[in-house]
Amino acid sequence: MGAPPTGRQHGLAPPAAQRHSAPMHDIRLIRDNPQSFDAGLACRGLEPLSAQIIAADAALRALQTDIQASLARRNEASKLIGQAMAQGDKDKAEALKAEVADLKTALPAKEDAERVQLAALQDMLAALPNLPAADVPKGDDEDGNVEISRWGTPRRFDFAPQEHADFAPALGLDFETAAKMSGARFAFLKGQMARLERAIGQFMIDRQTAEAGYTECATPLMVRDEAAYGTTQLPKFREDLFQTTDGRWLISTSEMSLTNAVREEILSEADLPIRMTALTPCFRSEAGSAGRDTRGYIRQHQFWKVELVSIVRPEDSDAELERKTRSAEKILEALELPYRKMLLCSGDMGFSARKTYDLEVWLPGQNAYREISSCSTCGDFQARRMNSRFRREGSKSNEFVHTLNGSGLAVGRTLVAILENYQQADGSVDIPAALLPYMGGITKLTP
RNA sequence: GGAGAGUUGGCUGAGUGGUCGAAAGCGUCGCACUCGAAAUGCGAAGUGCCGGCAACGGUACCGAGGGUUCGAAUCCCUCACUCUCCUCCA
Repeated sequence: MGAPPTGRQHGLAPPAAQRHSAPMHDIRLIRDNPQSFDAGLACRGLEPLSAQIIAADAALRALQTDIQASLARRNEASKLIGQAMAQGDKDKAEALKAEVADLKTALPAKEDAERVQLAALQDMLAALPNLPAADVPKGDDEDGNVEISRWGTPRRFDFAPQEHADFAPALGLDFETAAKMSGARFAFLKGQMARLERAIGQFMIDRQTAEAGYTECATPLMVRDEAAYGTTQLPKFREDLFQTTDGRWLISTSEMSLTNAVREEILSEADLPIRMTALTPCFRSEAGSAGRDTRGYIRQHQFWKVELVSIVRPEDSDAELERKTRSAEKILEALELPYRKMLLCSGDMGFSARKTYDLEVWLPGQNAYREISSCSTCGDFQARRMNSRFRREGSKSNEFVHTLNGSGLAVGRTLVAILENYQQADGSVDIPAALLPYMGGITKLTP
């Protein structure tokens, strides 16, 4: 017990940043278009960095050139030594050995300098988020998001609708029992409530596999450093994750385990698109959100989610984002939950996203729309980190794939939405018609 | 948990400390033959980085990281992973 939770001491791989030299931004693009790179950063609310990056890159290349010249001479001399030995010219061989020895004494310092410079450049790049797509609205925060559409009409209540946190405990959503054993941000579901949550998950994954063409997957819930790095939970957001005693990370979303299925892979074009879905628990420390949504079931350390991941050719990723978002929308429509579709502005998007739609479900108890799904295209951003490529028909060279992810949907928040939208004056909750086949005869949650 | 065997290019799979970026086969591409295709024959072809307008040259890469050596795919160490057997377990 109590061993420090670092991977190294437990025999796991060293931190991914040390193992992977794959850049997350294409340095050549930055070199060629520094102004547009800085413009992209500005959209993210970041200071221009291209000058600094280009300087670091130039310094690195100067070091590399110097080192390569030394190595070239060493290799040349080594070959000559071999020849001299073969001819029995010992004096010549010894002279050459002395020359190589001189080169070698100078090399380590140069190589150290190169390593330092490379690490500096990579740290700089690894900390930078993906750049927004051209059609992403500019904005600093959620106020800059653009509403694209609304579906459904919020129900008219002939009584004052309550927040789920107020009436759901009577129906089996028990926070106090969970708190006894686990603390805040956990819930203990009982009876009909547990059944309803399970029904929601089953229903959603059935729809995504049967109708939207996603392949059902059951994935590990713990991953290593490299995987967390690949989908960009590392290195920047390590405080958002739970870590096991042997140094692995609990997934905060099955985006981590699904997307990393293609890490280090060279796919053939015929394999694409790959569409995967999984119903898994997700674990989040919620380190940065102390005090927010502390009441109710909206923001938990542990929740179920159906995730939708796509691996596609670059030219297909825009269309795939629309398709994926639609797959999520259909769940809300099937459950007859009113929602709106938001296009996130540059400042509100996640780290790895190029473009994101959020679906926000209507919560009458809160009198507000709340996020229930987030669908993003990451372009090649994650693929670069994972080194996930594909080979086109008849082509010899490999290209990075594009990756997309989205929730279809978050189960816990869907439960909340059903509770609040289907609540009745007597404190009961009707079951949406689409879920009845999954409810084992239960048609209503009753106190 | 214990013992052993492995990790080489798009894939399968050889590989002696220097002539190994690496045999061979498959697959890919080009050409020939063909009305066309198949079969056959001949030929081409790894990736990143650096320099160069380019031709091209240099450098690194044989799981990862160190080490030995004038020189490492090859020898040594550490780690990760895969497989087989034993043990244990839902």
